[in-house]
Amino acid sequence: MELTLQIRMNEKLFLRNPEETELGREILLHSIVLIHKTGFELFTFKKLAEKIGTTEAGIYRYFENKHRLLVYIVSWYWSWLEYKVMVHTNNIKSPEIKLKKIIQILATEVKDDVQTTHVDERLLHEIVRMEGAKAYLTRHVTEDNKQRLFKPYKDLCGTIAAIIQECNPKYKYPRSLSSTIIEMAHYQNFFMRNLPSLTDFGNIKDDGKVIGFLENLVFASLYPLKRK
Amino acid sequence: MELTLQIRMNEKLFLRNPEETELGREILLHSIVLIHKTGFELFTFKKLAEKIGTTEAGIYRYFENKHRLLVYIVSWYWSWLEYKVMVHTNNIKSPEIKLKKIIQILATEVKDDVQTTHVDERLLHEIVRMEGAKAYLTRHVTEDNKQRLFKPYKDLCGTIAAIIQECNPKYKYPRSLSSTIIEMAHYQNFFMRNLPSLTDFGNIKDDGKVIGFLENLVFASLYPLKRK
DNA sequence: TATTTTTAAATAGTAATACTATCATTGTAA
DNA sequence: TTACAATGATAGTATTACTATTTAAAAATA
Repeated sequence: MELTLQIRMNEKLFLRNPEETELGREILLHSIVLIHKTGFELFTFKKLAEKIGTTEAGIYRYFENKHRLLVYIVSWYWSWLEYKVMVHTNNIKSPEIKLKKIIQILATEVKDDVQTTHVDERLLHEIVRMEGAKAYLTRHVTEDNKQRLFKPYKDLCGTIAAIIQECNPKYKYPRSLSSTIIEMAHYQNFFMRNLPSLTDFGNIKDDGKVIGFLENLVFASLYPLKRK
Repeated sequence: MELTLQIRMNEKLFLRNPEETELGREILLHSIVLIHKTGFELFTFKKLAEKIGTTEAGIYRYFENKHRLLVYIVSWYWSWLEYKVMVHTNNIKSPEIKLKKIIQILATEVKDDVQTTHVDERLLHEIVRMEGAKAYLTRHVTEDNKQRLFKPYKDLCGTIAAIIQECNPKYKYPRSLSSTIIEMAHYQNFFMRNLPSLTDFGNIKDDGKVIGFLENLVFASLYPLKRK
């Protein structure tokens, strides 16, 4: 038995569904490789086209522009992560253990997932760490948001917020804490690797350190038995 | 008596010091206005040149490219903020009250500072909120960091970390907590205004909400008297 | 089977961007 | 007076981010 994972993407993200054609899947596969290699600003449709043996116009038939393509692959990542979270927390009763598991998933280096053929999740994780924020840090966030382009991210945030609330129904900031965890899982990792003095982890590239920090942050917030 | 605040910027940030000439000051003044208006991706030296009645080449004499200009104004902001933090915490004994003051400064809407002539701090604050991360989220972070372009940000982070450590010398993550506060002061505000479901603050644009969240986060982390 | 219609690929073209280079002019310091 | 730094004006280039047109292949219909 062979299972493959299909993620249904928001239709506003593309002009022609890239999952449905060979060329489309090539675009997804190699855009991830290329963005990972050059960074988003130096990434162009022309370079991508050359790499996969098609033309610029060919890619424009699938994606309106490179920003939409970024939002597509980043959204794909969040959807995949939500699925992963679901699978790994499904059989866990305790919301605390669920939360720990989630923090671990968020902050840990990813391995390529064999269930998906045309996406390298390890590269994609690194892209999201570096370029993810650029998906929404634009002048057109509001319109993009109206088109529900960020739904996967918001859904994941909501899922985690619900578990936070399970841990402590009286905690006042479940969503903000959730988005803080998600962002910081990426940023602290990025800082550790590139601007280590913004962290306490030196330059040792140890995911465990970030996990320790996030667990401390979250559980201290959720269970503050007394205060000064 | 009239005081003006001069911030000495890293010389690697510019080709010709913009503070020293009329044209240079015009560039700083109007780049802030223009980036605020169009967003960083649509901002070009040509548009800026037209606005201040010079030519593209004129601006290239001051800044190597628009990314350097962004790093310049963002760094200026962090230096200014560090100065502001210094002034407002100087006479405070208690590190806890210092921290609260800092959180308030970080998360509150800024008024234009009359001490500086050619910078509108209110606009700059909004720019940093939206574009600040783009200063370091690039392929060339490492080289930029070697040139010490991010020193003001790192210094501010260090200053706050020191106060955190004063509050609780045993706390293990002063720097990471510090960078978390700084980033989240901006991000939670950005989310509140643009993607409110990532926060618990609705769409009410009330800085106080973000301050409440951050204070809760920080002090819970620093004073966790007991834990599950 | 021939013909039409749809779909996709290839080619070409454009306006704007991100620069670089050159040379003339003006104002200031030696 | 001269020199020299700063600006201004003009031009030019490679690349980017697209659009439009034409051409060819595939699918549907007569």
